[in-house]
Amino acid sequence: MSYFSSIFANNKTQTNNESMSQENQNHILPQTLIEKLFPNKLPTPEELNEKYPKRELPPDAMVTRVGPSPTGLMHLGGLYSALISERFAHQTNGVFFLRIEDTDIERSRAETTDVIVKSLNHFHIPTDEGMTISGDEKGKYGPYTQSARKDIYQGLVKSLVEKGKAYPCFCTSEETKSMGEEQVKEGLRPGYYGKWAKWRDASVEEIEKELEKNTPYVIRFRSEGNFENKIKVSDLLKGDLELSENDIDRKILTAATGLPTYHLAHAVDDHYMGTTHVLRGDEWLSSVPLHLQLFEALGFTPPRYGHLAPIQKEDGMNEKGDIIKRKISKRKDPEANAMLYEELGYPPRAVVEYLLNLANSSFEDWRKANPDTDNSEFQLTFEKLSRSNGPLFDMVKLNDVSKEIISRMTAEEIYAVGLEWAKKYDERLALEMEKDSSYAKSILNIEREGESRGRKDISKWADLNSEMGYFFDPIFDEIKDNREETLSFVTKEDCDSAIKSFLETYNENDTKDEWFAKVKTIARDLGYAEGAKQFKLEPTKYKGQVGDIAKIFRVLLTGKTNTPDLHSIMKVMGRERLVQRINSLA
RNA sequence: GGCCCUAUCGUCUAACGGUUAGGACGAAAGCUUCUCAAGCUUUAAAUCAGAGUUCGAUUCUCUGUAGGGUCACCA
Repeated sequence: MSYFSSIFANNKTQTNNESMSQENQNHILPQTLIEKLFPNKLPTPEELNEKYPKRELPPDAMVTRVGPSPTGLMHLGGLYSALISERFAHQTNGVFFLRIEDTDIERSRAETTDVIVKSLNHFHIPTDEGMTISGDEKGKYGPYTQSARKDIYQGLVKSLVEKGKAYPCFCTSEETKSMGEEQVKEGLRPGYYGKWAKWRDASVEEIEKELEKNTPYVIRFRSEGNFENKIKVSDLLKGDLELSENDIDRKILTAATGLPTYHLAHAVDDHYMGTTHVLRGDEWLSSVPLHLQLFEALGFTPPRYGHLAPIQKEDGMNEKGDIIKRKISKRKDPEANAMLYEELGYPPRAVVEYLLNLANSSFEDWRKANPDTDNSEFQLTFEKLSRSNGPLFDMVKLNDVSKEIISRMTAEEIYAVGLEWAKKYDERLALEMEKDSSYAKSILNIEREGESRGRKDISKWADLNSEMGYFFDPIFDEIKDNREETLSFVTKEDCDSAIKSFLETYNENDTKDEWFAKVKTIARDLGYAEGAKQFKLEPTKYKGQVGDIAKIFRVLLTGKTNTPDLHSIMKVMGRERLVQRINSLA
């Protein structure tokens, strides 16, 4: 049984539809009244069919889309479903497009559309159709912004009214709201249905009367569903489900703005734009029965649906110690904003690979087996797509993914990308990096070139300052006065004498072994153990161990107690800077 | 409240009805000619509870519990 037929196979539903259709006949409004509701010239469904022909694609190609609202930021969850949709489309030689869903004109800010476009661009999620970075649209199924499709929606809503499948409703929002509260108080299911659907069967006269008074109204869908009936729905991620039919006469159009609600816009757009697979947040799952009704009423074939669990975050615990999860929210959680990761300087690939890992946990194994393959080669599957009720966002894991990626980059690459980031978010560091680019590159090359992979201490470019900043004199100057205190673990005499011997014997051409032998000699001469083991065996015999002597130089040169290999650092700094820093101890 | 979804280490997750319940992140311990970051070697860590079906249940069924979603003139 096909997906579509299974939905409507239920006998009971069938009978209902027939009897309801008759009911619809009785409720078709006179054409003169319909013209009053829709006075403008509108496209008919037939005209639209001609304008937006079926896409010519291989049979198994998927057409997917992402439909964010332009509210000022790109939500991480939106990025997640965009990424998944894009991968499925391109994995099957299909089409992925961007549609701006701005039917809520109160909340939408047109100028923020480019935040969305830039985000998709930043994370390398290529769109085939829709708004581009230059601000133009591409693709033949546009316009791709819903507010520009007003006439299309109105044309179809008009056709629904003409078929008796939609009607005007003059209730105010306050009225519907208090009606809902009353229903809840009475223990009833809230909603505009049954006897609560005041305007469903209103007479022509009543409607005319309100229209004359210029009462604001909306158009509602006349649902023929029965809540007691179940329909079978096959979801790509959640499997086969049984959902109650929708019996609520949902609003599909606001007459005042002329714009539709999500539901109608979804049905209309995804039909005419040829979407085959709708992947969206699972908060839409319970609207599926309505959407299927809408598709049927409009005479469209519905797409396949896949409902993704939202990315969540931990939000405290209950008395029993269960973790309370909640969806990451734009308002409360900075990590919900996809562009935060740009600001912090995570490589876009890191975020993408973290999200791919949430989508298909087998990605991790694939990445291990194919460390150098572009992640677009990874084949996403619906079967593996998480069916959990929403993974918790894990910044620590993201850091690990990111460190791994950066550890495989060359110093040259890190320099280029890191500098670009610093120019935007850390100007002082950028200045230093540019002043002496070869110095900066050799810093970044410490313990990198020639190793199977580089140091794993940078997870994002915001770490760059603490990891390399001290190499640059102006930045070092700000921390150098702390050195004295840090050096208080040795006596002044030992410190001075270590410095003295060091300066006498240091040769920048020494190999690492030669250099370290000299450090050991200094240690021994001052009464420190040459090795940590030795010291551990007879701690009373020594003042300390060779590590303490190395620490003196480390602190003098870098102002820090933890740094990469000292020998490499000295080589990169050069003799002149080294001597200067050692002598600058107050 | 109605309806729907979900339940495996702290987290993300694997396991045709038969595994010693596996991996990754994180944690802990040890190793490493200097401190880190790594790397390597170990360790701790889970099937929500209770019934049922079955020779055998993490897996199937039911009940309970917990969490999530939805029930807008938001998407």
